[in-house]
Amino acid sequence: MTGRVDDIVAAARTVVESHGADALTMQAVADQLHIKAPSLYKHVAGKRAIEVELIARTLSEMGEALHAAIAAEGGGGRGAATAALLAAYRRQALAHPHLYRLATAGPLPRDALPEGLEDWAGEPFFLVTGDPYRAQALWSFAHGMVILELDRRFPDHSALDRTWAEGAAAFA
Amino acid sequence: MTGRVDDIVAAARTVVESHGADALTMQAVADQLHIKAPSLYKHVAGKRAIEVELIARTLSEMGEALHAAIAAEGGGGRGAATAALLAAYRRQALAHPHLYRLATAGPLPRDALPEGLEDWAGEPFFLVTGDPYRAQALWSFAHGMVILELDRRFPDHSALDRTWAEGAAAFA
DNA sequence: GACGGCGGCTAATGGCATTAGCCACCGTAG
DNA sequence: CTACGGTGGCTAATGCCATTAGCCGCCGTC
Repeated sequence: MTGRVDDIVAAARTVVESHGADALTMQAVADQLHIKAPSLYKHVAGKRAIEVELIARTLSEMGEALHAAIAAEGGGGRGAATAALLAAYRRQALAHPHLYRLATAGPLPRDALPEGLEDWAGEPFFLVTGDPYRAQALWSFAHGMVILELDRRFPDHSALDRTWAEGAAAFA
Repeated sequence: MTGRVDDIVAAARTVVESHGADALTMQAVADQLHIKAPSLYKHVAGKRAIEVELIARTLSEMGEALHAAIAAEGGGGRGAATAALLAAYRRQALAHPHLYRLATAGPLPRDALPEGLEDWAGEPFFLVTGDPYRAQALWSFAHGMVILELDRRFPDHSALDRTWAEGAAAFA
């Protein structure tokens, strides 16, 4: 009752965090649990269901990190709050790069996600900008920066701290 | 001499543009050409080589669109140039969504790309901002917007035109 | 007129997700 | 205490994918 599903998701998370989303294979997950791959289907509907669970948890953790960041920066004004939010976004994403990629690549499985999770996770951007359009724009900047950094799309030796600062200034 | 490789890349492009990168299968490409999948290996090293060629062409076309956009907007000042660049970026990406995703997802195969292509394609962002950090930040915003739009990550009914305008204003 | 290579082909391999069908174990109802 | 059903393993098999090996016909050239 407790946990086979949780065990599976935890094993999947380990696989993804250590070897990337490409390495997330029913085999790999099963190996972690000293089980054969087909046995997993006694507990989960398929690989996609595991991924969805991972996405939900990643979104949730990201939301927590962002809410915490702006809560901690309560009094500093709009510019400071924006900077704090962006810093937290980057830190959280870079702390779990493979999970971040998994959670943000491709369409969201909205039906399968806890009600309200998506809005809640994005809320800090609205709280910091006070405007829905500005919030989306700021989020786009943050996501673009993170994903391009993770994928090493920026030229080597790029001083990304300065680029982040440039963006924060533009939106502050 | 001319063409089998070009035929293959063209077939691959057709597959990707009409059914997405996931549908890019050696089978699917071979079918287009009325040959069997293994025959493709007489001409290309493998699937990845086809993808790389597609990526190079997509980058090149994107570069052309962006350079053309700022050339056409020569005299309008920084803000107008930024707006024109962003509009061209969005238009080009949305015109070939699957190719855009393919070309921007994951690490760039830099070794396999024509020398200088990457810099040239990104140059318009520098021309418009006059600053390398600002250029990277603006590019991140544009890429974030496009990829989130393509992946339908924004809530439905989002007025994305306004979000783009918000970003353009922030960076202008 | 033989010959070599280009560009097809079929067969096979190995990785992957998933399904079907088997069975041991264990707790519970009788 | 025993029979029974469900839970959670297992093996075998399917079908899709990339890729490799090895065969051969055709065509141009010497």
